[in-house]
Amino acid sequence: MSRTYSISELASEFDVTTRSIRFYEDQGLLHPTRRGQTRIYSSKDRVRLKLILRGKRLGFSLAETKELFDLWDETLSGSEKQLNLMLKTITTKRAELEQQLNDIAMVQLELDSAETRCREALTELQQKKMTAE
Amino acid sequence: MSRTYSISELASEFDVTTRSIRFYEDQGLLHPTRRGQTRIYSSKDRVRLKLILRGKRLGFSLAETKELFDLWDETLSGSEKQLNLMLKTITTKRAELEQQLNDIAMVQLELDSAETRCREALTELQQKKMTAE
DNA sequence: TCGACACTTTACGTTAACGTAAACTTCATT
DNA sequence: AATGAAGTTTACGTTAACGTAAAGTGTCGA
Repeated sequence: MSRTYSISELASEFDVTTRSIRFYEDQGLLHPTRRGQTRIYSSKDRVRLKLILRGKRLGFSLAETKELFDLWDETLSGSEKQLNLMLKTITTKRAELEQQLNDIAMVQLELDSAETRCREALTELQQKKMTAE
Repeated sequence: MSRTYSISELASEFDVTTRSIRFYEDQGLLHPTRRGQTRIYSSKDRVRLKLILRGKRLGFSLAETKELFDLWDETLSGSEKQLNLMLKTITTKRAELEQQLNDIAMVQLELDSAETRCREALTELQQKKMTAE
């Protein structure tokens, strides 16, 4: 029996509100067990939450992430059709990630040239200061 | 004089609606010139639109992108304070991109293992088919 | 000159992802 | 027994990023 977590433990660990965590459950992304009314989160739930937040940082909607979760769950007991659908989805997601890698590379280049430009402007200002004295 | 673009040209090139492009203008991200009422977009406007969409794919809000644009514009005639603020912002954005690179790498690993798992399940199904015949 | 088509403004509607307030219940301490 | 901390449900509010409908303008080819 691996350890469990309370809602506020997870909330503070990942720096989200308890409201958000409950909302994710409401949307079918998490399924914690209960002791009475109180939610109890397993290590698997924790991993799922981590995946949700990672997806968010990459601009995935909750619905998209849910789709992936559902597909994955179905895959465990999957028919051939399910499995092939999963493979197709994986390919699609991979393409999206490639696109994002490209985007990031471009933005990094832009940041580089922006920084250079800034530094040049700064040294130019320093020059003016010097001549003014 | 480099070439100009109509709103629908840009819309179809980047696969967005004209509504979106006008909305970006409304939010202060684009400033096309006019010929009468009609908007005329320059190459610079086109680049800006490209940057907006790239930002979106990376999960930037329009407000964030606008901040960057504004900072950049101010930088051109920038005081020392402005320039240092710009450099700080650049550093922050760089950190965000690093985080996203990490996220993407993690997700790629997960996709890899997911694919492996799928393929294993598929060959297993094939085995069953064979023995059933 | 007459459509037809691309463009325009105005303005209300919509969806996602929560925030926030209200009004409880449980449980551990004092 | 009472207080306080952490949890719960219910439900209405909010913001971002457009969608969409309505009604008008401009201009070009037949």
